[in-house]
Amino acid sequence: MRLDDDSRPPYQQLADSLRDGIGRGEFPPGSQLPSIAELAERHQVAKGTVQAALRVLRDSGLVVARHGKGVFVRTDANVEEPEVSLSAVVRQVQDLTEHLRRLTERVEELEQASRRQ
Amino acid sequence: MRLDDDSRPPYQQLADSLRDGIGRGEFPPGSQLPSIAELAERHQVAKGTVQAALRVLRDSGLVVARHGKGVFVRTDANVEEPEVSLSAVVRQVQDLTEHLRRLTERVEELEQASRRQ
DNA sequence: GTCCATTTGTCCGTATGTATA
DNA sequence: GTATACATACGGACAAATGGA
Repeated sequence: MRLDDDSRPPYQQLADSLRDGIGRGEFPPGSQLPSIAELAERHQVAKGTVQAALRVLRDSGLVVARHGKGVFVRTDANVEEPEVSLSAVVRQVQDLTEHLRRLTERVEELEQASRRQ
Repeated sequence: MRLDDDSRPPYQQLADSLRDGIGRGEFPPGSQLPSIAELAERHQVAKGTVQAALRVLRDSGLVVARHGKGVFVRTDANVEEPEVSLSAVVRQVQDLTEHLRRLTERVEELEQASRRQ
């Protein structure tokens, strides 16, 4: 797996990676994910980062964590449609719009600097 | 305020305390909460613990955090779901996609110009 | 029942990144 | 440029739940 996109925080990249793994059947419904320590070691991140990634998946109902046992893929997990509310999508679109606006400004600055040379 | 119940983790106790404060009007809608550093100092906990407490309130939609500004109690206007149609969101996504495509072309041009030097 | 290894949960202190003013 | 504030990450520590020896 890659965690060097740099476009997004490591914990989100890890969450995506795990979600993909679940979607591809690498971690079938009901199965146990590698332990947090194991995931941290594998991906070369701190345990807290793994926890943050797992929280994303928990919030979307993809996995459940059982104290003292492990983290398990929910049997009714639905990777395709992670039950998102319209308002949640709206928020994401707003965030994307804002990010894109800032990125555009940065590109404009680069273009001006480029022209001055 | 007390954080020594010991029956529940400090971050949950702090979340309860803040929720009560909001409910009692100590932090009215639209007002800004004390900064994370301030709350940590006040309640003698680490900033991470304050973050965890605030995340609870964010997840329940009670507050919103604005990067570089602060954490604010949501107003009813904030809480109420904006009436957005799915088609409107789809249109926004199409706009974003087109914007992103153009921006990508500009970055590619910048990259080529950069290599020519 | 006790001990112990494993695993998640939480907390701390610090550091760095990024947004805002 | 400086200051403030939130966001994220790291590493270490201990608590709590689980299950097997």
